Amino acid sequence: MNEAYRSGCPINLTLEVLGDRWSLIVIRDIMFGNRRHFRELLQNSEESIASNILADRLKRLVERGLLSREDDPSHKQKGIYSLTEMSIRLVPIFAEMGAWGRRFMPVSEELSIRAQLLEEGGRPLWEDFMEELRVLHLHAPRDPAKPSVFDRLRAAYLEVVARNAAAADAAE
Amino acid sequence: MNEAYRSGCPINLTLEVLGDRWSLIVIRDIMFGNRRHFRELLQNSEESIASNILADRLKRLVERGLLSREDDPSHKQKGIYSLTEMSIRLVPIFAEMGAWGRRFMPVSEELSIRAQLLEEGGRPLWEDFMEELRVLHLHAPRDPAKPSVFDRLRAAYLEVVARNAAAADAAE
DNA sequence: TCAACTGCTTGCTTTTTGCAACTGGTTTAA
DNA sequence: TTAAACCAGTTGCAAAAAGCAAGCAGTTGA
Repeated sequence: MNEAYRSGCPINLTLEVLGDRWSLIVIRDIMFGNRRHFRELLQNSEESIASNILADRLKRLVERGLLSREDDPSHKQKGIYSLTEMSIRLVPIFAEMGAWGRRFMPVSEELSIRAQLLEEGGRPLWEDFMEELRVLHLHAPRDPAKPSVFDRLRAAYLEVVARNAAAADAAE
Repeated sequence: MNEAYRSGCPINLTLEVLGDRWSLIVIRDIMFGNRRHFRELLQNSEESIASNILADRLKRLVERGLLSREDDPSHKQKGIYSLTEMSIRLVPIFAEMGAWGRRFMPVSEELSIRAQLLEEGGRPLWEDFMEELRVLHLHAPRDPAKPSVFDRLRAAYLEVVARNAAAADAAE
């Protein structure tokens, strides 16, 4: 029982849970990449996370309520990691971090198009996206009339990838 | 020359600069506590940062453009640390982190009243606050008609402190 | 002149990160 | 039926970072 936090400041407490170089990366990949299995997170990792770090982070995030893990009925060894309400509510933080990174850091076009859409869409879009994540991860009922933010983000990303690939081909 | 970032993703790049347990704490204390000297940051630290870590973070943050340092004309040894436009633009991230921490972590009332005001004030308040930080840290011209967000945050904080101290006295 | 204060630095131990190889079990396809 | 590929991690070790306590030279104010 050593739940001794450094202080009761909300910024500090958020940092104590998420303030390392990998936790938010893992959540980002689950949230925006819809990667739900260990191998998916490991092998598609843009930043090349090591397997022991990934295992440790998944464990910690589950312990702290930011992820949940259940067995995949289709495969005895597979586990499915899902977001929780706690991590779904990180969407505004991701959106603000994406906006800040886009403004001040040397981002690549491909990997920042989604951040751009999220920034331009503002809070209403974030709310739609969070509602969608609840459907996907918390088995919440889905409103079939609403177009998917997730699909829009992915379509925009794939479009940039395709355009850049075509431009690269043309340049050869 | 090893500016080899892990990836060009804006979330990742933000994390590579700020994703550790102390950088944002230091910036928070300069931003919300208006601590501008080394000793102020060290001795008033709610989370008890060690002096070598503080020295290292200040150096890194200056190198990366998140802080600037100038000599204090009133004392040959004193340095004054200031925010830059880059760190002033972290206000929305701090506001969202504060809101998240308040919702999901065991925050103390005293240390979260400012986060509450920032959350309730929303983006217009954040903009006012950023403009004020520019006056304070970037020597930007000040609009004398505007009431200070900084003062309002501090007043709210001191009020909670005083109220709780009075309640503690009464309980004895 | 001397105590207190200034921004750090040093030396040391503990903890975390990172790398690479490996494990035991499961599924798939020949 | 059996071998190859896939599954979620583990293990052992080296390197880097964090944390702690003490110390330092220069500066200031009484």
